[in-house]
Amino acid sequence: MSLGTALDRTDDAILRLLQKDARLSVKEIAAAVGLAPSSVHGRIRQLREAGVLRGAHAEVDPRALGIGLEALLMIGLSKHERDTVDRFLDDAVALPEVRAAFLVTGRYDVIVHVAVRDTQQLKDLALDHFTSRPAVTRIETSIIFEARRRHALPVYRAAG
Amino acid sequence: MSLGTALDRTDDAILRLLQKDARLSVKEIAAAVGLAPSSVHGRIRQLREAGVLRGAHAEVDPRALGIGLEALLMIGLSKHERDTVDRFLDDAVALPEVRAAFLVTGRYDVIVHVAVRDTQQLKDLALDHFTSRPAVTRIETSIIFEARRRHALPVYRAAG
DNA sequence: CTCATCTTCCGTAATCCATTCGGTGGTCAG
DNA sequence: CTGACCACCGAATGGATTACGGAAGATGAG
Repeated sequence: MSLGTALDRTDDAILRLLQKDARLSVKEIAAAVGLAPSSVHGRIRQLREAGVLRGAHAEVDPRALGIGLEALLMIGLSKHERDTVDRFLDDAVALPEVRAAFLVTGRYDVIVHVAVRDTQQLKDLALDHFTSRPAVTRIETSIIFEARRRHALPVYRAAG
Repeated sequence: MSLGTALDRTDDAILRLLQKDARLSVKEIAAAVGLAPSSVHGRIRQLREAGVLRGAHAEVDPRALGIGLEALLMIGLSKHERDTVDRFLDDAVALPEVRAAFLVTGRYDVIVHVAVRDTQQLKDLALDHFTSRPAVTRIETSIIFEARRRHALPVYRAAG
């Protein structure tokens, strides 16, 4: 199940740096971790081939795109069969307004993070694409006042 | 309030491409949007200076880091004063296990997305850093079975 | 209509970087 | 000791990023 090669501390450091800023040059990373650029390049290539490094995504200011409101839709489903749930998640994430969709345990079944222009669009989105679905039993809407993120994941080393 | 320069369709396209893959070369983007590389470079530089493009972050496979479990902690607070809330969010996002923290309306006040090794660590994290806080009135834990993301934000153009 | 001005784009050239390759030292098994 | 293996390094090169000067089109005043 696990990947072929275990990560050492240098790999961890490289991953940490690239999660903070994917535009760092190999040279800069090399200086930070104390290796030659060619060595760092080899490690990054291996991490990519092993599927550990999956890509990079630019971060854009939501307000510059006209996004004035983000919200979490907390949704209960009537049917919990795999097909129903998978289909629901597929359809949700296909909507451009949807940033993320989580299948979860607890009081709700699915939590959907959406980014819209204003409350009007939020209402339309909820009514047209979620409330109207037969599988949906209820929705609670939580408007996001503030969001803070950490881009670097924690590292739990395999061998302790 | 708004930024000095409005975005046109070419800017939208550039931002969309970079959100999908921040490692795209200027040359590739230029070919995709039908401009010369130097022109695309100028636009990207302007977008960066205007604060629209905020940076880029590498995506890493959580399982490669030993992350076996992610969860959403849905938290109610007793006090809703600015200082209490800000402090709570600051402290939450300072924990390495925390990926994101949202201040929201609705049944809960704060929703925290965490990434841990296993249920044991989730229990310790919840009890040591959340349940034990005086401002916290209750916590509901939702384990994430599946997460789907869309890395490109929608664009709502200012002029319609 | 005409001129001035501003904006956007392009082509070119210089610089910088990513990437590859051959070589070296260190480690471990036999 | 000897050989294989592994990670790293340093140099070379191919390609990209980046800066610069000029051309083309849009806009507005006279």
